[in-house]
Amino acid sequence: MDATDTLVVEDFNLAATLDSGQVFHWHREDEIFFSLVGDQPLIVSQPKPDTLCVHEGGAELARRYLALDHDLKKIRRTLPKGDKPLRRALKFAPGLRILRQPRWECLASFITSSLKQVAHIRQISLALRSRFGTKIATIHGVELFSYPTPDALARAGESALRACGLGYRAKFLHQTAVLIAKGAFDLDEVEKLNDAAAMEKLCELPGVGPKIAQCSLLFAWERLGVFPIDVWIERALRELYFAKSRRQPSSKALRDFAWKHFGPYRGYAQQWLFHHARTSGIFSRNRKES
DNA sequence: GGACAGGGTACAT
DNA sequence: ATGTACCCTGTC
Repeated sequence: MDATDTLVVEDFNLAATLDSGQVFHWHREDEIFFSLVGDQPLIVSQPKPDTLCVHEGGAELARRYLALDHDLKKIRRTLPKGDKPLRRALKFAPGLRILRQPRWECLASFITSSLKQVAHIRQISLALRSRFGTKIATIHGVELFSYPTPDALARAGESALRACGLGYRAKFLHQTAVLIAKGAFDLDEVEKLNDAAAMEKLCELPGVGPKIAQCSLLFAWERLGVFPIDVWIERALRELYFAKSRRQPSSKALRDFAWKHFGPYRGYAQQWLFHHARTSGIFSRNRKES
């Protein structure tokens, strides 16, 4: 085990960041969070708001993965001034950051996420890892497996993926894995494209539509200007910004609104709004588990 | 128990 | 542009 690194942090909330639906494979034991970043074990805790302890994995890995270099002060200054709902969401979890995840595992996880609850996405993700990934470490009694490579999922076959509870998503994940494994689609090419072109490119993959493409771009390609719209955000936007409208805006109108209203770091705005909507219970009709 | 909905996408009008 | 099927699981 490495010596513990202690970092001074500002505007950072480890628990909120790892529990904001960006990522699905972290484990928690009391105040300690642990998992893999790619195939690197990372163990972290935040005993005080301004202190991040990196128990294993090293400061550099933690800094990069947890995006501690994102300048949240600067980002906040670009947000719309008189936006009360956003202000409230920000106050709820000001230290929620957008991670820099490994690309394939982020994309693949979101392919398995359609019409699923977060708990189930997690279950699927962990099943895929333990069946088709590589065992890297055991931490606090939990075996940690890397996310299976495209090649491993391609070789596993659709029915084996189905057995992990993927349902109709098994075909999508398998087909996408095959395309990448045989070199017919290069995830690295996406890096060279602008946001709109990158999204179109990702949408060529089976099981990848606008929402999943944008989540991947936001959480793994560091495209902080994309604004994924899912059922939660759509509901939140309608209730928070258009409740008094005589006629509800179309989905396209909502997209245009988000694009113009939230500015260049709209991805951060989206994540704060999403986290608040999902965890605070502000929408009464969304029953929250007790 | 059966209905229902859950971080959508693909495919057909 | 809008409607519908898709697989599976937890919940009421």
